[in-house]
Amino acid sequence: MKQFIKVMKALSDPNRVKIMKILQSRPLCVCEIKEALGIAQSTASKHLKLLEDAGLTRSFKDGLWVNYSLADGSDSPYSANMIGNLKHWLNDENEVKNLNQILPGINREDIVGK
Amino acid sequence: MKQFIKVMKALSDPNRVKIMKILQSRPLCVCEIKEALGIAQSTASKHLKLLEDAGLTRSFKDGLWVNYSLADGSDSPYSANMIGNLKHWLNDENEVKNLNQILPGINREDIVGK
DNA sequence: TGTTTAATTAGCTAATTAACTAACTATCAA
DNA sequence: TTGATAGTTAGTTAATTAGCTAATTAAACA
Repeated sequence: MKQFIKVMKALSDPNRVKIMKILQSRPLCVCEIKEALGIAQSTASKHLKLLEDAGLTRSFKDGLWVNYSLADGSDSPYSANMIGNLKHWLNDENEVKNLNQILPGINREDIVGK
Repeated sequence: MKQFIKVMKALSDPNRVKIMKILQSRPLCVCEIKEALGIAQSTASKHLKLLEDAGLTRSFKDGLWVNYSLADGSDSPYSANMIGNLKHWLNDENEVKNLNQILPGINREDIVGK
């Protein structure tokens, strides 16, 4: 039950759902995610931790950067199901379409200062 | 997006998930649900309102009673998916097994007083 | 070694939420 | 039409959470 609740809670915040949607395009570092969503970096980091705890994303360090990507769903049937369904869900939402539009222009190299 | 978030939020509380699980056995009135979960009637009523708003349950009045049952999923693909998957998910959980065990002994006629 | 940069953690605030009791509404039956 | 019963709504409280800024950690490099 706990694992199921974790997945539902993780996906009941719009910003976390948006993170799931942009990670469908490509792996992203925290600073690219904060940039795309327009939130503080620490906030993005917290959201990512929650998603990872729910088995929805995974991360690996690359020097100074931490790259986040979608998990493979091996964590639980609940995460597997949601990762899969979210690939075709919500694509028509304006919030999601806008994100997909700006995403190609967002690059870790271009994100200067803080 | 809003509709999706509603469904996720509705299912991110253990008591509401339990309600979904016991409604798989049969339609229930509010007093039977509060009895099964051991919560105040007003609390059960609020949970049921939330589930219904998310398109996960529906209700109809029968005299003094209000019967709640699972929705048919026509509300959204998200509710449809969750209603369907919850039928085979969580059946091995002790919390759910216990509920299924006591449920046959819970009857609106036997629930005296408040 | 010390500085810069990316991410995380700590600490705070405002908003949301789950629980309860109490008050109210609605239906049925004396 | 009065009383009893089922459910909902109002109001309160304690806990959780999403957001921020500031402080800390960790890696790369001058």
